[in-house]
Amino acid sequence: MTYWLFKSEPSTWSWQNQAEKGAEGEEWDGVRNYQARNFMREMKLGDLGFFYHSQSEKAVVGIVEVCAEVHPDSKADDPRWECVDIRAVRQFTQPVTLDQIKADPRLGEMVLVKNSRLSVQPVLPDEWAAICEMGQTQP
DNA sequence: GCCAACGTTGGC
DNA sequence: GCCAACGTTGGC
Repeated sequence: MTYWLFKSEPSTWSWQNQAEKGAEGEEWDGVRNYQARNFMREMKLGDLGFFYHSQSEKAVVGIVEVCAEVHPDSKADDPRWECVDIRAVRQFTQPVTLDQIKADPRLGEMVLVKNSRLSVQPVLPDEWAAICEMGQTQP
């Protein structure tokens, strides 16, 4: 099992939107970056990920699960862009903010901190556990 | 709203 | 294959 982080601007696609899709989930479309796409190619059914709100909120707000492995992005004209489907699993009791993450020495090496622009990224098991704990959410 | 960081594109 | 120009993202 690998852990991931999916970043979204809440004004474009929020946790609320994601949760409304229910168990069926939704395509994580719109990624136009090779690094991010390559991570999606590595994802397996059942992998878990954090759902992060960028921009004004800047916080991890929930946990999602990969419910379809990589396939062409239906919204792209160019066949090189692919994506997975994800579904909402549970919302954090307490969102974990970027400030909190930056302040925690265990999380200083997170891609979220080191490369803030990458929209799909891997999360280490220790980082996963720490953030779940901070969010008072079961891993 | 600005700007730094980064990725992509295209001319040479 | 290099690099300048440009576009985009996201934190502040």
